[in-house]
Amino acid sequence: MNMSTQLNSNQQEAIACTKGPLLVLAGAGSGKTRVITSKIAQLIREEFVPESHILAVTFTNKAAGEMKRRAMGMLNRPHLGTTISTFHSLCLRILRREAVLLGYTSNFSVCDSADALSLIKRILSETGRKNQKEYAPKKVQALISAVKNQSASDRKLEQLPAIDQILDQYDAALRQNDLMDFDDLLLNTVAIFEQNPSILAHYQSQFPYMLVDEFQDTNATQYRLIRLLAETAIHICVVGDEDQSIYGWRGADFENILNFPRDFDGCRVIKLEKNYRSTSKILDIANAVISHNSMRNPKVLYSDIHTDGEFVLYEAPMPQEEGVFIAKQVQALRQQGVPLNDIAVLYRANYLSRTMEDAFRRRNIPYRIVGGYKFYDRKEIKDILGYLRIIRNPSDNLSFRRIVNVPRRKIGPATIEKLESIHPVLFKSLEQLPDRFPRKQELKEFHSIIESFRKREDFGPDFLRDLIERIGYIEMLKAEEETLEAETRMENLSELVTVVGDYLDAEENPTLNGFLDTVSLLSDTDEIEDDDRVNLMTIHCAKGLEFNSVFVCGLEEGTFPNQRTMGSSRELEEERRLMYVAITRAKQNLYLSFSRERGWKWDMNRKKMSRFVKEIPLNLLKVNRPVTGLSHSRLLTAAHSSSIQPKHPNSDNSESTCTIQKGDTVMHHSYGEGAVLNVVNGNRMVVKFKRAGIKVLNSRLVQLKKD
DNA sequence: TTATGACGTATTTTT
DNA sequence: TACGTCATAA
Ligand SMILES: Nc1ncnc2c1ncn2[C@@H]1O[C@H](COP(=O)(O)OP(=O)(O)OP(=O)(O)O)[C@@H](O)[C@H]1O
Repeated sequence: MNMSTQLNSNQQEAIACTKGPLLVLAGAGSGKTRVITSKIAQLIREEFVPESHILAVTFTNKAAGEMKRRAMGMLNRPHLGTTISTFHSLCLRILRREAVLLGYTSNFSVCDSADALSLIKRILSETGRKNQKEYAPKKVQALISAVKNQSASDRKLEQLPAIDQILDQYDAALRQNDLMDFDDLLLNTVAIFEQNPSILAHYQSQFPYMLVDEFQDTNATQYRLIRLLAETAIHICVVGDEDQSIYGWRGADFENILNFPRDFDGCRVIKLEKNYRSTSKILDIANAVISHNSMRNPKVLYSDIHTDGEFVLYEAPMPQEEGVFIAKQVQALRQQGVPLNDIAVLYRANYLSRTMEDAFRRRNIPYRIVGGYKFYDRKEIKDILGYLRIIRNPSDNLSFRRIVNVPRRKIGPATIEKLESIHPVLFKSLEQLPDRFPRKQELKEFHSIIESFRKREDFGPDFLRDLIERIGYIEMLKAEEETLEAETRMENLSELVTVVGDYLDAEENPTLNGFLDTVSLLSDTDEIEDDDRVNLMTIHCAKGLEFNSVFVCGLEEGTFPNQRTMGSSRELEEERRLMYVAITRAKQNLYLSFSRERGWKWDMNRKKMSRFVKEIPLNLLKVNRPVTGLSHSRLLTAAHSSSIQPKHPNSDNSESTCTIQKGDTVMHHSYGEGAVLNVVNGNRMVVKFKRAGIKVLNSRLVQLKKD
């Protein structure tokens, strides 16, 4: 047995258990994923289970791909008929066959979050809620999802009483457009199963063996789906760790772990307590942090790896210095022979990657951003996909609105509104245009382009090339962008053509539907990148991964934990779990860093060190400071050597950002003269202008008028 | 009615 | 920086 297939006795026990329900409960790096992978191989090889009878559910497409690759490696097979996928891809596959039962066509499309958001914006403005702050589109979108999954808190429902009405309109619009959002994929599958016992039975018998990874991050709907599918299963195995539950904000509920033994009779519970990933010192740090959570069951996690490593805490005066520190450390690690691939820089939010990128670029250190801004989010890609979607599904008003005037056809909002009154399905209205109608020529031309491609049965690279050619997209790019920008966009389009080619090669019977499905769920960059680069990603993105050396940056109060989570202990504990996940990605070296100031170039704010760092006993970390920052380093030393925080009464921001006070008279370039009524946070102020009335604005926009 | 440019504001995490 | 909104020009 080689290293990559070794199993300890608890793991072996978990794998040997192939009947009935099984819950594997274990901390980070204890080999849960390995248990699932080995179990797939074991079932096929030793128990002669037909490979198609196994269903394994993972959290991301990337994880699914990786698991499949490993299982094929263990079985020494070039192909594997086992379904290994995310809940969403699984449901989409089922719905393509069954959704007609719910009144969708078999060509329904999946609406991504951006499309859904634009629909929500339209509904909000149609109902006159456009500029109401409590109905911020993103908030509404999150709440819609929560309501659909029955995980909305009463407090939030009360805050937005109109949510029911908005939700009705939203769902009605999706239905009319033959669209499903991400939640619908799961909900509609559950609905079909609940309403059609024979269909449920069919899928139950197709998957008598069910395995679920990252179980702590399943939401109520996913759990229902598991219960339905596993009702008659020979074996259902779920693995998870409540300390790694980091998707509560999306409706995930780690209580599912506690409910599982109750809901599945005769459930066995196996715990794995040995960590194979990290040194014992890293686990000490991780445990110190997570032990501050109250909503958890304490558990044992130990490591036999007692080798040394570096555990550094770095205080930077500014984000740029933080970047420089990380870049320098990376270079040092590289000197020591650590591959860049085995190094990760983790952060709470995507925007924090900017300063890191700068630092790496300046020093010519190769890096890659995992997740973040996606290929399929680019304008040109979404435009072309919009065409493909309207070709496949003419009811898709969202895509219609997106592309009907791209490239410019002089068809604006006013014309679209007229179309709407002819037929609620915009594309259909093109077939019923009255004799006199604005832009009739352009509309008919657009219609005939779409129709001509709908008739073609030869979806593939040439189809796509013809489409791009026919709509004049390249000319549009050349005409309206500077050449450099146009250049990259054109490269992206030819990349898309290549993607279609790859899809055609990989698929046995390729269809436009199939391609769009793959694309709409494939959010992470799935390409196997094997060139040696430092990995930059959010902590959420790093779940399930491991690296020799891990940097966690932006460890300030308000950044991590994020400001918005600091009001609720539930959310704060989720932030702490996120910190736990971050720390436990490291095998050997761990570098924590924060900056004493954070913000935008023009709006920097003083920050305190994150409480999560304070929760680590000082003797576990080596504290570093930049030479230039010495004069300002009281914060860190004081924070760590005693519990007393040195107070910086407003002197912090007032001197650097704002010399204007309440009562001053100020000038604004367009509002004119006004009196300052109030100053908030040192940089935002309420001003009563003589002509323009009361405004709230940033202090940098006004000048102090000397009396 | 559409296109364009100035100006304001806002950044959590993702299937 | 980047995006959406608003006012104005064509
Ligand atoms: N019995 C074992 N012997 C040696 N190495 C092991 C063993 N089991 C697992 N490992 C290794 O330990 C590391 C962590 O395993 P794995 O990713 O399966 O853990 P996990 O519990 O899924 O982690 P996480 O909860 O962080 O996702 C991997 O590098 C894996 O190869």
